[in-house]
Amino acid sequence: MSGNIYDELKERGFIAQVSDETAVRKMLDGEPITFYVGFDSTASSLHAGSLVPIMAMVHLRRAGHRAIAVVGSGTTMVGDPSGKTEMRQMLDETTIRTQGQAILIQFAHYLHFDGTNAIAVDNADWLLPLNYVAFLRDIGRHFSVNRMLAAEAYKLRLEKGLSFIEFNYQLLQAYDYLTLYRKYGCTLQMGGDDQWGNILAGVDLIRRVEGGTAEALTFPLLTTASGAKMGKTAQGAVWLDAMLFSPYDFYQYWVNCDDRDVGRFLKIFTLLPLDEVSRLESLKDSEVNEAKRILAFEATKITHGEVEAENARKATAAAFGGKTVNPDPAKGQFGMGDITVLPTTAVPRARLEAGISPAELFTEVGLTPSRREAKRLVEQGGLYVNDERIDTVERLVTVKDLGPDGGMLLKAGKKKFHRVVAG
RNA sequence: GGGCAGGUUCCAGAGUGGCCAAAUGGGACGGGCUGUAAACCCGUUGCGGAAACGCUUCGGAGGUUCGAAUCCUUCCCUGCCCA
Repeated sequence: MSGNIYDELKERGFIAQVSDETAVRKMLDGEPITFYVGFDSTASSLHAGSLVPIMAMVHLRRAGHRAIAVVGSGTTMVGDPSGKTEMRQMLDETTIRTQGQAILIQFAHYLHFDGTNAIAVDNADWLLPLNYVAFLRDIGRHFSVNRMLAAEAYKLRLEKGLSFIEFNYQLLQAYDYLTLYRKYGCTLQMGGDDQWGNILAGVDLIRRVEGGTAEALTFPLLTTASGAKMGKTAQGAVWLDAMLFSPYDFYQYWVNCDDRDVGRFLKIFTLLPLDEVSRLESLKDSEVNEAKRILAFEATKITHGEVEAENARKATAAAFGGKTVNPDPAKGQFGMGDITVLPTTAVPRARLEAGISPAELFTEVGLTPSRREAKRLVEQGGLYVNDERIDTVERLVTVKDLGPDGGMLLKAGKKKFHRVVAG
């Protein structure tokens, strides 16, 4: 694959648009270049959607190119209106900076920042000290309002309202690119496809100000086959931070993906070789579950490490039953799972002896959001203790439900599990 | 700054003094069928309560009324037109 990284990215589905395909292919397949990707600091953690650029960076880094990860504390203070229906809530500087730092720390899981081949910077460092009038004269004059207003990315906002602060966002991102071009010789910026306009603005700016050539590459904005945004669940984002979204849930997110998404996801979210991916992709019917398990394991391994991935795999095997007698790990089959690695809560023995109402217990361990909801689920037959359906809200959960291993398995619906032990 | 139209439950969007915890659609959730998939069918979808029933919600704060999402005052916010 060496010397052919551009085509590998393309084949894996990382490329939506490129400024000049021939030029970019030549750049990436030749001597090391410097590229950058920017990330918002709107939250203290990245989420599954950010994995697309992260994985692309990993691929390019492996191919020997120099990576710059830019945390956009400066730009986040302004807010990007591209493709958004409304203005984001304004965050204060301290919050944004703190979140930016958290993101950089998280980033170190994927790229080793040695300061030479992989660099982490925050654009607040050069954006915040800018002088307004000087900036308008040096940078602002290169931007055409007419052209900006015509951009597809602002169309929605021209109907619903666009504030001046947001209108400036593109200039700042373009200035970022110019800064990195000057300071590090950065000649490729990558980002989500919604960033196309912003990235091109930087390419233009570099040409106008420096007479230099720089390129743009965007990743497709992935949606699931059912049309949902990648990395979002009904409960919220699929965070990469284990504290916000457990490795077990992360693993589940991938196992639960739509059949139609498995191939695409394997190519983008794992580092498995393409021939292995095409083998997994060709699996039919229930066999695709094998591919999903591998996808889930590999993706979890990259973000949370092998130990956590293994635990999530075991917990899953326990919860969903190990039906395979002679497991073959090479096929994504594993033996009986280890139930103790499921999320567990200890409940005082005395309370279990007295008996706890299911509504109270399920809500306490977080399987249901409220007692009211738990009761509703009981009425609908959606709550189980040790795989036995609870058919009345008066059925108390007691010490008798504890199994030989000293624990019991609570289940809400078919997929949400929680273990309870006496403690 | 002036004129007009708006701010309703996760979203869209009805409701315009009691029949409103609030129509309808989407989403989500549960059950059935399955393969922890899709499609489809049925049901649920503010909180507390075993239940009876109670409590909190319709941009914020006050007020009128036996009773307000609905009327009044004021404030905040958004869009459109004019400047």
